[in-house]
Amino acid sequence: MGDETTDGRKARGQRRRAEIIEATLRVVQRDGAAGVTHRTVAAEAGIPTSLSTYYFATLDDLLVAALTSVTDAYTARIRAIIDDGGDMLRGLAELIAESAGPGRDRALAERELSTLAARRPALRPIARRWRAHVAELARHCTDDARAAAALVAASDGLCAAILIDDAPADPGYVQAVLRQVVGPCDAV
Amino acid sequence: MGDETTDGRKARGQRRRAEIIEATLRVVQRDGAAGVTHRTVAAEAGIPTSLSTYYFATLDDLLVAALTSVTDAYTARIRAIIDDGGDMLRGLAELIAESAGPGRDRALAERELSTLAARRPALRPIARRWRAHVAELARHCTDDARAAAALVAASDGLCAAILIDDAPADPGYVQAVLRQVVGPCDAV
DNA sequence: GTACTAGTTGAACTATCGTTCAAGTATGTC
DNA sequence: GACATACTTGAACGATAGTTCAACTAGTAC
Repeated sequence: MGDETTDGRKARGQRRRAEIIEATLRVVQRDGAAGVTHRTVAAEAGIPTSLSTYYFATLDDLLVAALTSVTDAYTARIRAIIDDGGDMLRGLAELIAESAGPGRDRALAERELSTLAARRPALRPIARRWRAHVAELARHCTDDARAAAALVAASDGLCAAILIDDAPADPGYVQAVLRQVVGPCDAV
Repeated sequence: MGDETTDGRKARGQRRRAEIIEATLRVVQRDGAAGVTHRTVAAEAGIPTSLSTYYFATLDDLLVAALTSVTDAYTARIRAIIDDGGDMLRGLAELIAESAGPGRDRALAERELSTLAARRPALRPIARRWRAHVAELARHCTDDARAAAALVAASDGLCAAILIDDAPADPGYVQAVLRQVVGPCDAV
């Protein structure tokens, strides 16, 4: 029991569950969190509406699962940057700059869902995760707690600027701003 | 014609319009942007549903007006800080820290609506306004363009952190982080 | 007064929503 | 085989949504 499942039915169920979550994210990316309904998600996944409610009894359950999926993928990227051992600010800058291109939909989905989190306490711990990971990355760049907090805040703000402001998304520029935030003459 | 209106009917109409916008903001603060419907807004304002559609033909019109109202009030605060001539980082920090207390609902409403802006081009210029004002404030604090960009990003990120992370909202702490962002030994 | 405009009302239309449910099919257990 | 479990389906329920509309009132111009 637990993770190892030999039951073909449950395995199929988990696959379906994942399919529905992916369909939900596509809907969020296309129409925003407001466009998520049992019906739109089911249509996107090519299944009957009632099957969506079978796996996620309420819309909140569905949104929580979708947000969790997005943030998990994102935090994995950050963890890879930390474990890679290279220039972390460079890696973070490249990740942020992605929000202007291929990663825009994902970044937008995360923002929509994390905005939802401000109002629904159940979502908050999940929305907090990527901040915790950026904070951990920051701790590898500086010993100053204020500088670390500044890096987390600036990363969030830069991403928002790219999404809303159509700000320049040159990784080099982003990295320069991040370096400015951490401090001019510290480590790294 | 123009601004001066002697027509009592039009004057009443403008008052109604303002009432509806205020009711909309109360709904956004209470239930989020997703809770804004012609019916909820009308109920909040104590008027029939059809009167809401009389002034705002579509829901988008209503949301645009509400977002404009919020950002106008916020940018006025920032402009007051600039014109006051005091310690601008202090003023900005106090404004940001308000998001943890009395200004939470307003900050939340602005975030909801600016998130909407990422998807609806019509809202973008409005959402950009407060960034432009913070950028102007930043230009009074530093000559470095990167430092100014960093200040804008960090301000946004700190506000988000307060809303979602339940981060400490001590004005002194916020100010310290902002100073870290602008640079250790620059002007002011 | 009459004619005109701006604002106001309540009812109605159609569409979609979240959710429920009884019935059906595959898969696993014995 | 029989039986239980997990998944799947289509139809339906009541509630609420955006929007429209004809009728009505209040203020303006003549």
